[in-house]
Amino acid sequence: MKITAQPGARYQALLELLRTSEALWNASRLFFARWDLSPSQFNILNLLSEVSDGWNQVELSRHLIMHRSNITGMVDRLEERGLVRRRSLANDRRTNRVVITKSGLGLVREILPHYYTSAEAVWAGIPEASVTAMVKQFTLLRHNLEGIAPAFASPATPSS
Amino acid sequence: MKITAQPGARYQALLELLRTSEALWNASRLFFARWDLSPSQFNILNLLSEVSDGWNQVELSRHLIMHRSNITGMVDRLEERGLVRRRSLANDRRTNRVVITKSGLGLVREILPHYYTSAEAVWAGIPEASVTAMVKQFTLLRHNLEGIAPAFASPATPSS
DNA sequence: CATAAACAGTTTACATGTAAACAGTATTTA
DNA sequence: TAAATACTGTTTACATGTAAACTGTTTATG
Repeated sequence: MKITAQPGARYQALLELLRTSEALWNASRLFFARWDLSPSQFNILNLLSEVSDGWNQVELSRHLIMHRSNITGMVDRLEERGLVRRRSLANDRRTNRVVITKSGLGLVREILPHYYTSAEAVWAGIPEASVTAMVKQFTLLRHNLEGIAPAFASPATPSS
Repeated sequence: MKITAQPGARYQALLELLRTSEALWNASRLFFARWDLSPSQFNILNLLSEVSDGWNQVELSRHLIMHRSNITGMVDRLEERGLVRRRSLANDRRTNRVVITKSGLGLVREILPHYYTSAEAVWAGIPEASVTAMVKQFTLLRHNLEGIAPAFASPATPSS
């Protein structure tokens, strides 16, 4: 079919970005499967491993750029496996703090070195300067996306 | 917490890539919502608009890097809206060809110019040479991912 | 031909994502 | 204090993704 506007290299480049991101996500799914975790589950554990007092679920949803309602089930499944724990608060019965357990912390510490090693390997053959340049361009792309679609493009809190 | 290996810029850069891709996907969801389509639905229509005789569902799943089983429901919903049609074949009763309807083709042709315009706008402020360099690096990243996780990292056919 | 193997699509089960409505709790404000 | 408002987490409905099992059909092979 004939196309009115010219697709051009920039449109193709966006598709390349999406494909690369998908390949990366798929690789990480395989990677974390060794420990019977999904990438999202690891992200939660990793986040919680960095703080001493955990987060409540709204805070988690903000860090993970994910709706509140998803957190419920994900924390449920992690809690069933004893990797995290919901700790209720005396002064606010609406909320609770999700904290990582010793078991969960041990798992994260076991995985992280492998994770970082693999992450470095993914960039093999790409010089440091190029990596830095790409990161700058990613930032600019997200800035442009905000201008185009203010409500959704930015990785801000999905509200409601 | 203390981390054994050094995270470094390259690990952060992978996260930036994932965040950018997510922002792009979210923006495109908002974009296509104007026509009551999901990005995935548009991808199917766009693919089908480029061929005269449609694709069968396995071919679609390969182009869309998506499992066979997902195609069923997506084509169902597009068919209900009269945007595509399943055409059965006399010589092979296992399969059918999914073809775009006049209505579907009209919708794609209405959307595409807007789509390309927006795609160009996303790259505002990034010179052509940088775009080209990024695409090369995306290709290398995917190549590296294949080496690390042969079965999943490549955007090949999800089999089974 | 008859059996085995491969193939296409569907169905099922489940994880994960969006979005909206809801209940319970806390805070603001009139 | 009482009512309105905001906040937190859950539930529901549904789209979309992975994975495996299943049916029916075709092809390969003995």
